[in-house]
Amino acid sequence: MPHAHSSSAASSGGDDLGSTDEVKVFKDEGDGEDEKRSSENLLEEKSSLIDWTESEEKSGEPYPGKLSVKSDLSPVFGKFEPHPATGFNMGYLMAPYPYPNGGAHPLPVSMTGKMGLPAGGGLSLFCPGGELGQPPPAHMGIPPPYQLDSKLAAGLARTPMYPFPGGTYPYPMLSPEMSQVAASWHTPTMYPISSAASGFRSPYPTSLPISSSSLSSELYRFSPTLGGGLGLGLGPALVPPPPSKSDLDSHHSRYARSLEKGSSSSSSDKPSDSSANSNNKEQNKKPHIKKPLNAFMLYMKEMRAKVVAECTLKESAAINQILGRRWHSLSREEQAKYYEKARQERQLHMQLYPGWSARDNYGYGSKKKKRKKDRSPAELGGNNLKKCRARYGLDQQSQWCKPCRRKKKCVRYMEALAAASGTVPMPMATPQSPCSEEDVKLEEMSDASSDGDADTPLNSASSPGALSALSSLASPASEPAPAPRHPVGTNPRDANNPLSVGQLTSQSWPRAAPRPGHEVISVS
DNA sequence: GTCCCTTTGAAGGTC
DNA sequence: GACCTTCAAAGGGAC
Repeated sequence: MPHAHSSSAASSGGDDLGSTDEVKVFKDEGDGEDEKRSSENLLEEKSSLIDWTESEEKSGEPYPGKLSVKSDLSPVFGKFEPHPATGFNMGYLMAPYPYPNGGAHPLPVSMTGKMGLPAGGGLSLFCPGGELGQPPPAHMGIPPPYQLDSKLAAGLARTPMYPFPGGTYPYPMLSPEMSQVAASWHTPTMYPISSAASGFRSPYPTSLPISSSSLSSELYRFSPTLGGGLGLGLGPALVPPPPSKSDLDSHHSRYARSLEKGSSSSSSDKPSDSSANSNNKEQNKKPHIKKPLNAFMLYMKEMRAKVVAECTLKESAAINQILGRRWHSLSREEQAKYYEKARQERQLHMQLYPGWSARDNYGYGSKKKKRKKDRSPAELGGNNLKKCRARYGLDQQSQWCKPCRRKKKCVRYMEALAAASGTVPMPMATPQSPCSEEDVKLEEMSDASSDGDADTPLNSASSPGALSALSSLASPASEPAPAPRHPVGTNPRDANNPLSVGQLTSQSWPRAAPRPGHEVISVS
């Protein structure tokens, strides 16, 4: 793999932002090539993802040397084009990050127009099998026997569940046409411009053709003007849709409303005039600059509508659970796209708000924060480690992994090792309508929340029943914990220990159910 | 009206 | 370094 980066990467000052980006889903790399690759170091994999991007940014050609298929230069960022045969691994066929302006500017162009994907295109194909019947990752080369059934097709063809004002998609394509649409919104930044009084310097570099008048609301992280002025597409998180109901309901939107009342732009640092709450005033003195979305958030934002459309579920909590499992079912490349988008968003965020820190937002939802703080340790995940140790009689050195929300070895991993040593067949998902299946499960879990085994590591979250129900979707309760996707000793992230127990991290632990085709774990 | 739920990831803080 | 905590989005549900 060409390493086009190096010291020059520092010029951006933010390339290392992606250093923590990792694709945390390991696929069943059963073919010979992937077996070879499995011996590679995780860091190499990780850096490769970054290299792709950095090379792209520098050369203007996405993933040079990595993907042979060149961008179609579609203005639609991240546009997926279904593979003619499989309709699934289209992710490889598209240059993930063609800059809509055709240039090589690295500023975020993420998530433009994914919502506008045609039915059957791209990510929608995760749906037929759903999280239970996930097709294998594209790179596995297994012809996915998935086709859009009529039900799904109907679901995809239906009117969007969450229509957007003006009939526009929430995420502007930033094609010329859509740029005009976006311009018609003239959406101010979601990160309100700060003033000197705010303690932040002007968030927009003077080089950016941003007029303060266009930045009147925090509802828009970044003004399309930014993208338009630079000829760039903007990420959906950076260019969110016009205010939705939830926007207006959320506490963030409360702030947004206060901004709208108080001013239209650069005076956003003013406290809300209408607010009688001094605390709010204090809070509003400093514009609330939202965190850049991480990869999963970007994915969620993009896929939520689809899941909602395909399922009868409406509760975001349930939807998020589905999305969480779908996220783990994404191929490495698919996830990489979102990690890259997130990296770009962080990069742009850092450029716009050099002084901003995630800490600045701590306590923004003060009540919520206090309430969480007031919770007993048992209610929080923080005590799960102790609970897990107690439950399984682990010594104090024992740690757990991702299912337990902690890293390193845990009882589940030990169980997985034991299972793997006996070449245990992995549970097969039933290829059926995942949504209807999950509807049942999710309904059950809401009823069974009190029956959930709160001490089970996997159930250590705040809704034990819910997690256990979903867990049962992934694998029957009687089944042992899912074995690592990499046979023992072949995990590419095992740098030292052949068994790699101590090396197992959240990155190497698959929470999602094994996909069909992953039936057997063989141990060498 | 407000908060919870639920997910993953990022980041800051604590020990 | 490991762990903990908070926040980011979303919207129905609970209070």
